[in-house]
Amino acid sequence: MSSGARFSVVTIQNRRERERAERHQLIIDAARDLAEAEGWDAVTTRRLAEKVEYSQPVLYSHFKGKEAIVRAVAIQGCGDLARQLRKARPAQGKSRLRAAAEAYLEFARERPALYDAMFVQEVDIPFGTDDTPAELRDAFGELVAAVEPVAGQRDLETLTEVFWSTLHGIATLTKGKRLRPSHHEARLDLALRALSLAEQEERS
Amino acid sequence: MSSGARFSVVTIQNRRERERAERHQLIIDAARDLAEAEGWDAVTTRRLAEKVEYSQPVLYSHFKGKEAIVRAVAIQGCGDLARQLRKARPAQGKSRLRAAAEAYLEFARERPALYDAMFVQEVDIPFGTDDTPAELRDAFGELVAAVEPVAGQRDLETLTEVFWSTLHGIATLTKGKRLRPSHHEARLDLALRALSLAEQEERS
DNA sequence: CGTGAGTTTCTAGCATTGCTAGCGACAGGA
DNA sequence: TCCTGTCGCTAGCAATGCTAGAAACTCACG
Repeated sequence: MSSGARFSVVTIQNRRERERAERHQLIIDAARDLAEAEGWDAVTTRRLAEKVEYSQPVLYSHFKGKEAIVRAVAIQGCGDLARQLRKARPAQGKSRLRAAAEAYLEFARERPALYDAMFVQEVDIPFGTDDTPAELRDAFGELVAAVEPVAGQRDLETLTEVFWSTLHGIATLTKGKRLRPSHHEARLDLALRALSLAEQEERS
Repeated sequence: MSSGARFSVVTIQNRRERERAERHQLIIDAARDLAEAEGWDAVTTRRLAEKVEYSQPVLYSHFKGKEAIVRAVAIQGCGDLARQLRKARPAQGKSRLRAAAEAYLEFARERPALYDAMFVQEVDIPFGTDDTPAELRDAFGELVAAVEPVAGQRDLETLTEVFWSTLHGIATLTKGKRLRPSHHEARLDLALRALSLAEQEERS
């Protein structure tokens, strides 16, 4: 019976860990939803606790602090972005670079709070190191794949960083109302042509 | 005598207005200095009041709220940026585009808190409208002047927005440790060549 | 069927934040 | 010399992130 008891203990622990993991995800989802609905200023520990129907200290048993919650949201957001970019791959008609650019900017426009957590707020996520979360690597990998056809002789990863920087600049300056909304298409055209044409030049 | 008295009143009011304006600027300078020294999180109304040697409510007699102070810092920061860009104009050797890009990125790197207030935080400054502060127009004008030699057939203002977006993206992603620091030069080379070469292509 | 140990969750509170009401002091005109 | 209006300060409010310590619950054991 001792083995039976031990087994039952283990299984109970499993259940607890599972419930704990579910609650962990519940907190992340609630934080993201609240941020997307009312902005990150509305994401206070009190409102978040109320939304998940637990008291504040429970949040701190899962995350070191509020910033850790934002970080978790950001990392999962990178997974979302990677998926959205991958879905935009098989765009017939337009170039792969353009498809990726449009998908990226649509993500930034449609989910501004999430984008903010991912790339604007100072969340201190390891980016270049070995323990960079897989979600981030996936998202960047999608950008690399989109740039690859136009890279030519140029260093692929560096060119992708330039591509990403341009997209990020357009996304954030647009959100801050610092660019003329009416010229969105024209800007994207110019940016994409610049990045692509340079390659043709280099080949000749 | 009545005219003398009136004159004296006017002059006293002038002095008061002058002192008030000086204190106004004192607050802005203190906020900027504190932010540059310890980051915007350290800029609390209490610390700021202590630094200017007045009580908190004085701040609110000059500005509607903390956000208005940040906005004032940001606008004056645009003046600083415009001056720095203008100073970088007569760069012999390198192209004007490169000189502007390097000056811009140096500004963002050397004065990160100021740059944050100007272009990252949501400060709600009117950008495209008629009452856009002159400092902003000046700064953008400097970028336009730097882009002009390579614009070719392309729309100058739109191309400048793309140029700015790329610089802004590089600046913010670099600050957030999201780009490989070792490849800074290479990124800038690629970006500038892309923006310039496209023009040659178009001319041919 | 209790009972006690161990874990989990909550109540209550701290220090700090942006902001403001309302009092007191002071200068200038009569 | 008093009166008036401006000016700046003290003191306090509500909200924030976070935490200590009490309370409640779970579950193996007698």
